[in-house]
Amino acid sequence: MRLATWNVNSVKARLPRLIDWLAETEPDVVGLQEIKVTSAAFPAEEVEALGYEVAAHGEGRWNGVALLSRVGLERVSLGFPGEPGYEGEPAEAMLLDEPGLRRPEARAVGADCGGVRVWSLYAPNGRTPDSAHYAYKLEWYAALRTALAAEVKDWPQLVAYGDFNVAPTDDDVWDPAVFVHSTHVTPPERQALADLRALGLRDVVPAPMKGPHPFTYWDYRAGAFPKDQGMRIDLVYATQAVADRVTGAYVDREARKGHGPSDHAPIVVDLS
DNA sequence: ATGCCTTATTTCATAAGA
Repeated sequence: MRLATWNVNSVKARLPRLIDWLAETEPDVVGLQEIKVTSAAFPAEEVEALGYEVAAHGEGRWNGVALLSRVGLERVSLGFPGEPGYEGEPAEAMLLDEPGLRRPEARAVGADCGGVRVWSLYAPNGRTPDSAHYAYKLEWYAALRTALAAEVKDWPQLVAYGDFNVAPTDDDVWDPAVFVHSTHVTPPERQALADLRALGLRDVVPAPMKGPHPFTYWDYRAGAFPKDQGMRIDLVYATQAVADRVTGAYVDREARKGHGPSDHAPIVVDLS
């Protein structure tokens, strides 16, 4: 069974590339992040034509996740129990219809696919360490940990993958000095990942196609990709039972090349 | 060449991304 995860940075803008990539790569289960469309506007027909069932959890302009599966798609969960919402910085909260409302965003979708419980996740960015968004990021991780603690008890075969928006170690950013005082590398964020691993989840580190680092994200600006100035922030966390089945895993940097790529590359994981 | 930002939207400017 072949699993994949990919932050596509708009499924509408990426649809031709996504369709080509699915046909070439032939994954059985795909987690998508940042689809940036409502659930209803997801291009399901185009994906279904390739033999996939679709579970889309989108809200429009921002965020949004989906699962594609050609090995079954059952017990779909849109979001997870206790998932917090975001009420914004004070200036943003003033613009809400109902100030104080913390509506969950579309950042998690789970389903049973071919005997594996799969979660496609898109963690909040955090913006800056002193922002309300950063506090929200940590709250979201705490709630995710509680939800996954319950899930792994019911599903020994579980994969939680996607855009975690945290680089686990300094080796996972191209230059640690550049990220001082930035999100994605702070001790509390890294502790949030460690708390997930403490549930028994293993970090399935993919092989890079080129160079020493399995980066999965490169900024669009300043030629970051050809200079390999990247980050490993897309992660595959798997229970031991799934990790024991891994026969290979790689970052598909080919998908980051050429005209109109996402700023993230897909990760592909093969299971026996 | 892998090549110097991209996306969606209350659009020609802005906010967000990481």
